[in-house]
Amino acid sequence: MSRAPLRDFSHSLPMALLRAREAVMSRFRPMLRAHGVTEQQWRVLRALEDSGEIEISRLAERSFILMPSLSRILRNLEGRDLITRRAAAADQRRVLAAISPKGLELVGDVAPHSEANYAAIAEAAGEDNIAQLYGLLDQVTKSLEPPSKD
Amino acid sequence: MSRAPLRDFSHSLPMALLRAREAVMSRFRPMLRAHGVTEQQWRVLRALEDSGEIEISRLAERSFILMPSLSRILRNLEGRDLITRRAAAADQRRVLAAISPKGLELVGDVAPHSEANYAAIAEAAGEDNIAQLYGLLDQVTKSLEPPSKD
DNA sequence: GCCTTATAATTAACAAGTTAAATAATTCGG
DNA sequence: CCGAATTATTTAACTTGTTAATTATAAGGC
Repeated sequence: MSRAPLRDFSHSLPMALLRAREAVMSRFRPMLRAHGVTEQQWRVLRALEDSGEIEISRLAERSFILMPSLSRILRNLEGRDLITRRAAAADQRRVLAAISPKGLELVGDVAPHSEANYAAIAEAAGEDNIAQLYGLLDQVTKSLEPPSKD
Repeated sequence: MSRAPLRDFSHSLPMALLRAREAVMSRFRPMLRAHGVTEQQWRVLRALEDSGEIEISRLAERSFILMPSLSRILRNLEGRDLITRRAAAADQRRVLAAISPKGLELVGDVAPHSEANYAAIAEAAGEDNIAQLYGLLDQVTKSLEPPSKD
């Protein structure tokens, strides 16, 4: 007899997470695209609106985007005058990013659609299920993250 | 008073799913990299081992990779002699892919490490939590997918 | 004050995600 | 049969993910 096959292919945790994420994002992407931003650009703009002017290392943490990607995204957004960048006075290595008036305007335009999508998703999936899912995701994520670096 | 801010930035479902997925994948990527395959290449090889020779459209569904990406991945894997491709006899439009002996050997080498990682993850996060998470992800995914196309 | 080391950000190089367009083979109506 | 519509795959163009290397500034030891 042959050795036991690997776990059934359709039941891998990364795939299940990917599928769920895609099910959600497929409801957002067309709307974001219609406003001229990608999912990641939107995350950055939202994070900047939320935080105010901020070091880009922290922005990377908050938007969950790696520095090399963020660097390119900021170059793009800066080129479209949706954000500003400047070196920190105290430490010239650090760069501070902030959302611009034009960026704020865009966020204002997109936000209602985003909210409507969230509401539709919550209704389709059930608010309780979503809440429970948040809880589990958070728990599992924390239990898998390295014991922290301090 | 200002309008209610968007949902707290750190609590978006796509971000939570992304974080969880990253927490899991960060335990796999270094091992896969050590064997010379990316996460997606590994998904394709596993799917091919599981299915036998298969149309690449179906392979795309099973591995949850879009056709344009899959096309590039297959070109790469074929170039390394890890898979084979041939046109279907009955319909020359269709392409059939299959894993090669060399590909099978690679899967055989990597599989034990993969299994060990899954076991470690299950232990760290708790088997019950993982099982519950699978269930919820599946449920939410299904409820968000379009009413199906037939 | 130098020289080494550390830190922040960017760039490089390659793989993959996303949408649209192009190619090629098949099916179908007449 | 033949040309229009369909279907399967690939290519194109742009953006992002991933790891490693590079650049620029700051901090520390001597």
